[in-house]
Amino acid sequence: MFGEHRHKEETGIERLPKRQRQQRLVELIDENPFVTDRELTRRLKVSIQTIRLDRMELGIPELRERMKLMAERSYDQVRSLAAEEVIGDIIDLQLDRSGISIFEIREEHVFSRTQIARGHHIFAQANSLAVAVINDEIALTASADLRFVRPIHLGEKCIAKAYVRSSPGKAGRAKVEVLSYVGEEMVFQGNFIIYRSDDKKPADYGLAPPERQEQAANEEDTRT
Amino acid sequence: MFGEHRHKEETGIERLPKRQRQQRLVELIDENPFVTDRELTRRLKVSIQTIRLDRMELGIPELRERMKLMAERSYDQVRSLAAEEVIGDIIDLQLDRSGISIFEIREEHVFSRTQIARGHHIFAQANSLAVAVINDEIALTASADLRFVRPIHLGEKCIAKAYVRSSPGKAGRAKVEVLSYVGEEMVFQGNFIIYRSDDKKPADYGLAPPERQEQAANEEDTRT
DNA sequence: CGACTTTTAGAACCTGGTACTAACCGCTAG
DNA sequence: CTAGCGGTTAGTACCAGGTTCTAAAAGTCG
Repeated sequence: MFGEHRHKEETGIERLPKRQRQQRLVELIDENPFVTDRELTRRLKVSIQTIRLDRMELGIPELRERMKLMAERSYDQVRSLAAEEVIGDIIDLQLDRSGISIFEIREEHVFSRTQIARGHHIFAQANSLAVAVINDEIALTASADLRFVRPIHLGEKCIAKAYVRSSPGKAGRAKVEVLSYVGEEMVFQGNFIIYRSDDKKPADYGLAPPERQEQAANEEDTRT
Repeated sequence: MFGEHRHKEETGIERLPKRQRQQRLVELIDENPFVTDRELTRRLKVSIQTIRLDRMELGIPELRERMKLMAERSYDQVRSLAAEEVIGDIIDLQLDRSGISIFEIREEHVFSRTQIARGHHIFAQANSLAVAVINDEIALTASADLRFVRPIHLGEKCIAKAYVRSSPGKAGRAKVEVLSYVGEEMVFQGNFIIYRSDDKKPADYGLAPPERQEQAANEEDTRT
């Protein structure tokens, strides 16, 4: 029972027990999703039927299906890029009062050298939330004041909490404070001034002097 | 000769002349890249051979090849998403002095309702440039002060100009001012404080108190 | 009419599989 | 010893969605 494993061990990369082989299979496939069963037989030194049985058991679709899924995913990603209205998942929202969003730092958000999140992603989460929390037709960031308290690393979950500081529905501007945490630790702080439409026109937005506003309005016309 | 076109016209969507059919084919395929030849025969009312000859002539690969290409594209997009080190195209860069980048506002950058660019994209361009202009191993945004002077609209080209304000290579922090323009008009202004590695350690970064730093350092260890 | 382009048809073949049947190997329990 | 079982392998039929090639029919023009 003990002592002797199965098969010979000396030759090194010989056939693995089922469990390990299947794990290796998963690794190989998501390392290179474009691998065919035939190639896998060479890698794992088992028959093509075994490969296929393994895929069945593991619920891994065939190559073509995998490619189709990837293609579809990337296709409606492009289609719905505009649908990504918000960076981070908003998990709580009390309009004109407060909001919470959660954002996981993934590969694409970090500097590859240091694995530290780029500032603009952290800002994007906070900014999205600050805009979302404002209960208005149009809400635009007018200005902001940011402190990146400590670097945020790959894999960390960043939880942003926004609080509307100014009396709601009043002026054309709202103050929103956003604090972002990883666990207990505050990692980012931002004070936003958000322009809100209210009843006023968007032309009231911004800090530009009057003649600029007209220019802007003109440009808007020529562009639409 | 004249008057009579080819075939009967009365029935409406009848077979088109070759040229137009091929154009329609292109439209149909890039409207829905997942369409099979068989489906196309139904759409265009020609035989499957004609469809295939058309694809040949137009250099359009078969369905499976199309899906594969899409999958591959999306795959190495994911792989090289880290390569998108910078938002906007940097067209001029004098390290530790100044830099210019250009960024065109596209569909995916605007609020669909208003066609106005989301603040964080404008920030991302400025932030990327501010970081890029710093001639250091590691450069991280420590804090920033932003003014969104006027809304930026779909299709506008935003040109960001960064100027390093602090004496270069000196302290652990650099001041960078970024001004963004559409044409002559200033649309955004940001003052960044960028943490730079210099000879110091990244642990020196941030405004967190000492015990926080250890925590951060620990986390870094557990994560690598 | 004959020459030419365009369209259609059909058969053979390809890849990368699925689905199913059958056999074999090594081990163990009765 | 033998039957049973998990795991593996082999082989065949079949499929989608094509390619490649040959050949013929249909429409077009001078």
